[in-house]
Amino acid sequence: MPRYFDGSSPSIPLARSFYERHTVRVAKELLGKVLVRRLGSTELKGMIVEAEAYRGQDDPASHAYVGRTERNEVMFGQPGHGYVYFTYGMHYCLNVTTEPIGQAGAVLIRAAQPVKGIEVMKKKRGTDRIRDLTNGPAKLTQAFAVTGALNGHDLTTVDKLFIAENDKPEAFHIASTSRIGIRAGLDRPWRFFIKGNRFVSKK
DNA sequence: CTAAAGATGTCCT
DNA sequence: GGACATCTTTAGA
Repeated sequence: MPRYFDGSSPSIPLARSFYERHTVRVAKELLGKVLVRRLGSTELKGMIVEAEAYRGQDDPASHAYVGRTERNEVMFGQPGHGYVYFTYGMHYCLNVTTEPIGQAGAVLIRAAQPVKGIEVMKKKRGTDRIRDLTNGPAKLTQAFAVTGALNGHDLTTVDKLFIAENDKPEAFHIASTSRIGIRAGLDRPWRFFIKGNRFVSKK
């Protein structure tokens, strides 16, 4: 059995059933998984190290709290799709949709550890500092060239963007805190990250 | 290292 | 019109 250390082994997208579950559970289980971006012949990979759960009408911090709107439509749709929104006038953030159809839910991918395509990421981010490539939700979308064009994109095929199992998993501990950058719903510890990982956005 | 402030477009009331 | 699931730069310790 060959061993890979450069993230070059083939990747298979996580099945829709992975996403069609309680959002908080999906958020936790996305830690350690590998985000894969395909840009023509270029492939970028990063291990997810931080994620936040956002639910629906029961979650005051969620975009879906107010009910179905044009922007949050994808959150109510089929699980396993990308929900990409634009914020602060200049940044995109990447989420993956969860829960059965009709029930809103999404997990914000906040940070990743670069695995493959690091030189490309440096160029897209305009910095050589590896730690600054993907240690935040908008940095990550910039490094992975994720924009609104990928809103609603199906993540269960190998086209353009998906999430796969980790080829070389290592043991880790999960820590949780309140979600970042929100005003409501601070009582819910729905931000999860890999303890001690250097690519987590904040300590 | 931390803190403060500015940049900037879209959504929703 | 206000808020925003953020990042960068600058100033100072």
